[in-house]
Amino acid sequence: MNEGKELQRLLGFQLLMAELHMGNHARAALAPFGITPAKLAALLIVRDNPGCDQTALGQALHVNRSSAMKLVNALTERDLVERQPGRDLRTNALHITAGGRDRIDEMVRCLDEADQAAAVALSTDERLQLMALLRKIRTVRD
Amino acid sequence: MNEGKELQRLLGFQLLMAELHMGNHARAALAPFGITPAKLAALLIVRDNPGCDQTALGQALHVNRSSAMKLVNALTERDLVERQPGRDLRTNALHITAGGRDRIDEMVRCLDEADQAAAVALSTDERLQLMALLRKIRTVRD
DNA sequence: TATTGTTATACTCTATAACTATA
DNA sequence: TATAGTTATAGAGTATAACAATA
Repeated sequence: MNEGKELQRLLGFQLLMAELHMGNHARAALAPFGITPAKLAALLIVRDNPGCDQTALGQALHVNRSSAMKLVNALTERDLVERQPGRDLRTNALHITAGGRDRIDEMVRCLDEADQAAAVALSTDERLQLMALLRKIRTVRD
Repeated sequence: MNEGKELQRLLGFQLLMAELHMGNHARAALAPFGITPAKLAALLIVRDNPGCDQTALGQALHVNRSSAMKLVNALTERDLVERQPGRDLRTNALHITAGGRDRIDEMVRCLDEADQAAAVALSTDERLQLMALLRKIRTVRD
């Protein structure tokens, strides 16, 4: 099958295909933990921003309040995150649980392995270059 | 909000975020045509591989037969693609329609514009470098 | 009035499994 | 037996709109 020169030329398409490739590896690596890459990303953000609220978490992940709530529900059901009283009575302060702390390092280690394996075609330099370029794309405001 | 050093370091996460950014631009640009980036990709593949069947289309897009059929249904409903008799009685030969040919160029032009606009932070060189690295990731077999 | 969390609902995308007709 | 298409169904993931409590 011929991908066609238009698709070859479109950055968005190449990005989508690469994301699919990496995402499949990542999902497979995290499946034994009953968690997805997006949920682990949410857990890491909660750990690194203790006391943050659901709306802020959603903004960091580019999903809305309602979707953020479902992510938090999934993480609390697995005893990885807790909702504690927030800065006012409307707001939840999100915190990683002790159990979450116990398990997060191995999850990250597995994800890291999958990440490296999926991009094994790249040298260390190329990998760093690619990360820098991907970050640079997002410097433009939406 | 602090993304945290683990997320910063994971290629898969940076890829996901960049894909989201580009994808949002692309979806907005194609919305007036009633089509999504994935469907336009399918249409381009059909155009560039006339007579291909649904299973092959699915493989090119990394979705299964059933999902490929739904893509083809959507494209035929919009009179962009036709199912013609294939190499045997089980198989469809997919072809772009005359109407599809009439409309595809403007769709690609709009997608192209959105693609460029979303990655405006990159120089021409950086863009080419990024595309080469993204393609290289996928050279490893799954 | 605006914001936070929540609920209900719906839509898109995708996968699995089973069916049919062909090979 | 294997393959191509199809159908029915289910599961993620996300969005919108409306509501209650609070600011």
